[in-house]
Amino acid sequence: MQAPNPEPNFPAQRGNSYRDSWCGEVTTSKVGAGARVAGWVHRRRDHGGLIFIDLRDRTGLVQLVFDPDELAAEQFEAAHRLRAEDVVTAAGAVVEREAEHVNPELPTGAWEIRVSAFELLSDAETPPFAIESWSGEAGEEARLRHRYLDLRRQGMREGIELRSRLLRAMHEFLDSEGYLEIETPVLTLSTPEGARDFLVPSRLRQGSFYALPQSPQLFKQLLMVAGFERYYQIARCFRDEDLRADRQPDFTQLDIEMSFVEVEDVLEANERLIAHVLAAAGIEVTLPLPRISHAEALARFGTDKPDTRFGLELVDVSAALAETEFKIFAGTIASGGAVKGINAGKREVPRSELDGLISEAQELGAKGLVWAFREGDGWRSPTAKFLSPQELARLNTAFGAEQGDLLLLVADAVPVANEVLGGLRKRLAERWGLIGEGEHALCWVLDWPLLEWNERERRWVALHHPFTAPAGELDDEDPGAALTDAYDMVWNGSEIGGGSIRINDPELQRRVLAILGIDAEEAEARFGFLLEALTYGAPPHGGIAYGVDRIAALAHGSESIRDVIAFPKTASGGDPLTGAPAPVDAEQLRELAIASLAKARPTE
RNA sequence: GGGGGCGUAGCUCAGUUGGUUAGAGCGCCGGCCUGUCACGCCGGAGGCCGCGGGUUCAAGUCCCGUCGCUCCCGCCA
Repeated sequence: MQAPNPEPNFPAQRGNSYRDSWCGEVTTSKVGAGARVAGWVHRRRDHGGLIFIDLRDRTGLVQLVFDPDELAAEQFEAAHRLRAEDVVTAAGAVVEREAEHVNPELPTGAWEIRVSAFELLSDAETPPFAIESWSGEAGEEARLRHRYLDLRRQGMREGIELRSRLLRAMHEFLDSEGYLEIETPVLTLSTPEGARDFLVPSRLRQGSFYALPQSPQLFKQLLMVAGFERYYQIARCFRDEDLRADRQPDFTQLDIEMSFVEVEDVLEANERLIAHVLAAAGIEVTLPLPRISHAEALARFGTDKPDTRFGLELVDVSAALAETEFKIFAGTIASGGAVKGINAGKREVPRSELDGLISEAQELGAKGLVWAFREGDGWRSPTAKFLSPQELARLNTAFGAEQGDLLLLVADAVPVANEVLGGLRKRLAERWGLIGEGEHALCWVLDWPLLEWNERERRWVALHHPFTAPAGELDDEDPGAALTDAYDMVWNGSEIGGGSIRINDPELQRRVLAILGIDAEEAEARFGFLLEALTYGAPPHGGIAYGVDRIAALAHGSESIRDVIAFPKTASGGDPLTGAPAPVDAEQLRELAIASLAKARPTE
């Protein structure tokens, strides 16, 4: 689950009045010298005449032995009263344990401290859940309400430590390549394109609002105009949208921008960056990363963030069915849809599971699912009787199917077929154990369309963002055909980063905004500062932003980014520890004058 | 905004078709214990069954509502 810490590091204890050693470093080198340690009582084993205590600090556990022969009587009495999570400092001789007393489970298990003196620094209430539970987990709410206790647990501590190593690796690499770390404002301007903004009322300018940044996008472009050439920032960003296991309202982004670069330059630099960063988690990345176009990702994997750790690729078999009389297939193809499928290989799948797959496909949005086993030149399948022998043979060829291979087919509009089969593909890989333990696969997804038609709003929206440069000429008559110099980095089927070459020509920027339905006046009001900046000599530039929380979660093997965020929020956006969000005093509201605003400013 | 799962002791959970005094493991408290390491043995305390309403002779169990946690869809330029 957890990547090994590449080198256990024990920072020097200079300037620490309570200890001269970490628990985790009480090994051979301390024998003879003695040690003074400090930490939390992890477990106690009180035998009456002899007491063992596992003391825990950030670096691990060490066994303390309290023997009445080596300790003042009142100290031994006091040791009986020690309880879980009490904070203690203890000093004594470090001794090697006799062979039969060694605990092979513990890095320090061959040594122990024979305590000659100790002091209770702080006594602890019984914690509401076990800090080190070997059976069962604590509930989410209890954990968050007492997050400082949850974080004492080994798995949680390792997640936070891993995150720290990843952050340090980012700083190391970018610093060594000449990137400047520059901070951008947290109180900034609302740009209502995109996610919902968090708003902060201004007291000095009543009736006006700051917004918290969804990303430092525009500022980093301005920094390129300013001539800093290479910028990065580990930036907190904010989006007021519903939460998910991989989404928090405030999250951390590694934000990078470079001047005088083209796509290749950005990809090359970022491959080296991610390899350096993941090495800090003990994960080896082979460069260069595989590249796949957006269109190919959809065609082969049914998604724009493909998990390339396993096969089960999608195959479009519509061509093999061009003349079919089977109504479902013929009708789908005639209306512009496709018949796509997966060759799941030789697999014993009982009828009940096949029925289950049909329901799963329907949950994912399909009208149905056709299953078939290749048998001879034909199929063993309820659907076989609707298809001619020639069609069955052509399908077997299209799938590359061998005897006994299981084929799964969906006929639908292309986006639906992709969604269903792409979803099924992931579930099956997991169910059938097709993903090797500790296996990782990163890739680039390239050549994204500039725009996407939003049917509900009846307008074009930017697939990446409105500042992304079109690749080649932009045809205002057919904007949907335009591709971009945008790129996503995908790791095990998760989007961990994305960016693009930006527009550095104010006229082109105006045109793109116009296509997005933002007229000249509105463009001026909302993005005028950017358009103006671009007129003063903007270098060609591009960049990327990574989801730090997602990278840390994946590196830690966690399902949720909450596991690598010290103080995350619940699914309803609350923090059970502090009670945020909370109502505020009437006086605070009066000072900000927001109560009267809604009335004074009716919605259009 | 919509859908699924969950809510019973401090923690993790069991609780039959609605039926007598709601259970287990861990933890906690007390006693015994000098080589344990998930120490052991003996004894004990601990419950608004999330909350509110309803059905019923009778509700942890059925119904309605509500709150919280969680996963997913929508949303997330």
